Amino acid sequence: MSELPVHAPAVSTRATAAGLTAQEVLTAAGAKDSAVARVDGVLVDLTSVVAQDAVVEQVPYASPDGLAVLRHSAAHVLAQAVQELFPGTLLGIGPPIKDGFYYDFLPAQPFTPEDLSLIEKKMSDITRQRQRFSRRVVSERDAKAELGHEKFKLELIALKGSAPEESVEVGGTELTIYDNLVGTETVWSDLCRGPHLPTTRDIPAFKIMRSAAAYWRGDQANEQLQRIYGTAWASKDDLKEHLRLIEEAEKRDHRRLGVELDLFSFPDEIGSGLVVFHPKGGVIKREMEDYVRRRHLEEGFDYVGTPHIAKEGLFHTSGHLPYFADGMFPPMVMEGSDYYLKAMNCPMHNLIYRSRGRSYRELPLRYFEFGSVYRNEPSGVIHGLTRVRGFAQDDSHSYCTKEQAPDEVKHLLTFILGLLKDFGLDDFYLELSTRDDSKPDKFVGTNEDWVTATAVLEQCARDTGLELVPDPGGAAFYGPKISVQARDAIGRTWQMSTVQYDFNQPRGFELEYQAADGSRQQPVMIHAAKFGSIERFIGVLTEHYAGAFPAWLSPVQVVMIPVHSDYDGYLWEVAAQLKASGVRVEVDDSDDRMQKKIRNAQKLKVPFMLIAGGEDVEAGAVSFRFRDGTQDNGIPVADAVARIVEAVLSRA
RNA sequence: GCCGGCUUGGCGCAGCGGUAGCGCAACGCUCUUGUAAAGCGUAGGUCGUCGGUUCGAUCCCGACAGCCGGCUCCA
Repeated sequence: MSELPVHAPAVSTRATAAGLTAQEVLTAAGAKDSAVARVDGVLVDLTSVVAQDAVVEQVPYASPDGLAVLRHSAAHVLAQAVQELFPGTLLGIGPPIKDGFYYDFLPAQPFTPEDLSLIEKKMSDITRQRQRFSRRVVSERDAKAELGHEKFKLELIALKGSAPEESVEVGGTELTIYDNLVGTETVWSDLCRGPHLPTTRDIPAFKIMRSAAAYWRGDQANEQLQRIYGTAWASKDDLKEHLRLIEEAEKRDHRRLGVELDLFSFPDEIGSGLVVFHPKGGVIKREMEDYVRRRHLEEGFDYVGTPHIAKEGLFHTSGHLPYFADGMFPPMVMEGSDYYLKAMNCPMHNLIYRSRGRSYRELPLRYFEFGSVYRNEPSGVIHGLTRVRGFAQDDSHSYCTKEQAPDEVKHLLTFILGLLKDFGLDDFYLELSTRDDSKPDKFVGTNEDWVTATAVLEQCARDTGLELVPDPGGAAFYGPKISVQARDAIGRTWQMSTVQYDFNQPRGFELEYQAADGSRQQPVMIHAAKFGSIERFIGVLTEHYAGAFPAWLSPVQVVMIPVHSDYDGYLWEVAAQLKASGVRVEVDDSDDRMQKKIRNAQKLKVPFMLIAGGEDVEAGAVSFRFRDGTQDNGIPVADAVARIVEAVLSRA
């Protein structure tokens, strides 16, 4: 979003003599505002000496590389501030990230909010001192000696060369340490690849955001460190704009809007991660479901229904219990059997398939339902509607021959993308989740089947023309998957739909069809959730629209407001006409004054307010006020009704 | 699940070792004339739950539950 402002093209020039610094070369070429330089394609400090004839490019602060460097430099200042305030605190890593940076620490005590204010102040002190970042190449041996007390840094040095991913600390062919100099005195040092800004004073704008815990090197089995997040920008204005965007995002948080618009809640008495939809949220849910069900029928799916629980054996047959038991609610015992709440619908659909013999003529056979599933999500991951313990998937399973599989996957992808567009989402990319070959115990099936299935999905994904991002190791235990990631109105991405290619469950359930030659063959099944989960989708839509749903989804489509209570009766008559056309309309005949009624309807983000006073009554008209505050006055009632009905039908 | 923070009427917030206030919403009355807040009054809380410390706990301590921010995980 704000990461890529329009700027003059970066200056690119050549070093005309030996012994010049990148800064000197760029200044001679008239380039100001450089965070670092790119010399022959490599980012280096402005203070580094460049070879004669080297190509030296300016890297502006506001460029992606420039931002990464200034954020990384800010991370260094953070680490320095922490170690000065809390001596003995060990350092983890401190990379730049989207919008900012973080640094991981192992302090004696976790940081308090007061600590964070102190740290931010200390950082300001350090930046004011204009400390110079000075690069020094060290041998591995010297680095180990110098950093002997920093056990995490030692681990990074040991990983150098063996780690597949390069980090901001080590990488490339040599180890470097950056010293912070005041005059000629070194006041602080850190193992770092660089490059950095020339001085701490060159960090244009930063702010400490929050602290949180994080596992060392992202592994739950490792020690937990304290991470401090900050944000940093190329100018104070950029920082202000970033903070404003955060505020905007908070305003459209679906958890907040859920309360304000009376859509849903999460009663403690029911349990964590279990939602109840209130009548207004129920309208949105019903409209969505009705539309999605209709579209499935149009696309050749059969609507089916299955229970919420099943005996243990079913989930053994499907293979879920061995691989997914931790993700399921614990069983309940009845009449000597263990019953599980289902965490997925496929096993039950398989039983419908298996209920009688199947012919190749029936394939592809497509079952669809809003299947309620329950998953034992760890308490710490539950989040509003986007991560719950009980939810409905708009789940389908397509049974087809191997030969039909590519076409069926394509069919599903086309269907899904069209459906998401119908709900106002139109910016997507795809993710291809594949098997992790180093963890064979987490996946079932032969290598050959995995290769085939993955190839089919990859080809279909490429055929959409959308960006395709690999997700190694992200596959389900029974097969690879494509997931559709949608970007919302303010650029955040959400995982929505999934399409999974499954050759394992048909084997486990011994699913068969009789082929044209009379032989019995095994079908493959394609799992597909279009919205992923109804609950998550409602949460995402709420944020996408900031609660201002399009008219067809709005819980209340029209609020009628009399200028004076004398006109209540007239509005009730108009409302009756709207109701007769299927419009969800309310008449505000409360004791509030007109202005207050407008305010109330505006806060509820009702798409149409219809206001009427003496002038309208005389003319047989009503006056529109729209959500954006604009008006359209004196519209004949029949026209007004037609306009509203048209807006709803067009799903605008 | 892990780390930290938080939990006071429906919602948003004060308060703080001597058993609680404000605004909005609700309810009642008086109002109502053209596009974002009329006035007055009334009612509503065993301060998340359980235990401990104390003469006395909403306040201090502990456990549990829930929520929030992250990590890990995921539709």
